[in-house]
Amino acid sequence: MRVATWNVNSLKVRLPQVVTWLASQQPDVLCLQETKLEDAKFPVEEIRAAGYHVVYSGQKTYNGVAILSREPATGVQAGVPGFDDPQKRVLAADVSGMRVVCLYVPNGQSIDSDKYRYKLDWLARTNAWLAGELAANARLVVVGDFNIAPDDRDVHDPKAWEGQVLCSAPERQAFQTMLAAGLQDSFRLFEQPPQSYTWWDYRMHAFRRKMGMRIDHILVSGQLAANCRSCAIDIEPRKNERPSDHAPVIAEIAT
DNA sequence: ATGGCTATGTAGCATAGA
Repeated sequence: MRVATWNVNSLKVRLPQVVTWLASQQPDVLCLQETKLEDAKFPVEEIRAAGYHVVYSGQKTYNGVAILSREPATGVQAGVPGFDDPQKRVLAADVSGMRVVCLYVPNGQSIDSDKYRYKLDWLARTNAWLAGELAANARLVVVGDFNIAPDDRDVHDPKAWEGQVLCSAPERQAFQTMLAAGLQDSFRLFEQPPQSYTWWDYRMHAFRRKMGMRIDHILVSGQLAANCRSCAIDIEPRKNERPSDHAPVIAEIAT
């Protein structure tokens, strides 16, 4: 079972790259973030033609999440129950004997902003819900763009980023709360190359200068962690013409 | 150096991303 996540920064622009990537990597599940499409405009036919079922929750211009899967999804849940958030950032579904949660965590802009406060509140509400999902689903995978670099290894210049958004202590604490609830960062179950990142700024030639951050993650419950065989970042799509600023992450879980 | 780049909505720039 191959489970992947990719912030595509507009599925309209990136659809051809997504279809190409599906063909080359053959994931069983691919979670997308920042589709930036209202549901009526989701490219269902193109995804179906690529061999995947899909469920989605989107809006115009901002946010938007989707779960593509070889097997059809059931038990679809959009948003965190009881949290009336107009921003489309959460989608969960049962796929191939797993509970899959696709997250697009708010960016937070800067630590003195309203958006940062929204981010921390959003994380607290989402974590409370995830604890219940974990209790109800021994086979749980939580993936997406977390907009959190868990520790300094995940940041190209930890000094410059110290205390800044994506790296601040409250954000990292929220990430640790997810782990403490019973999830594991699949990427860190394995030896990894130095300077492993999933996002690079479009500006300043950040990608070729390896100025990135690891903010996209695949978290797995204990039962799935025991069967996880690999987790890797695929930087190839970041080299495309008109790339997303994020690279996909893919994990292999034995079934 | 507080910029740099990309996408969207909409028609010359504002907003957002991270």
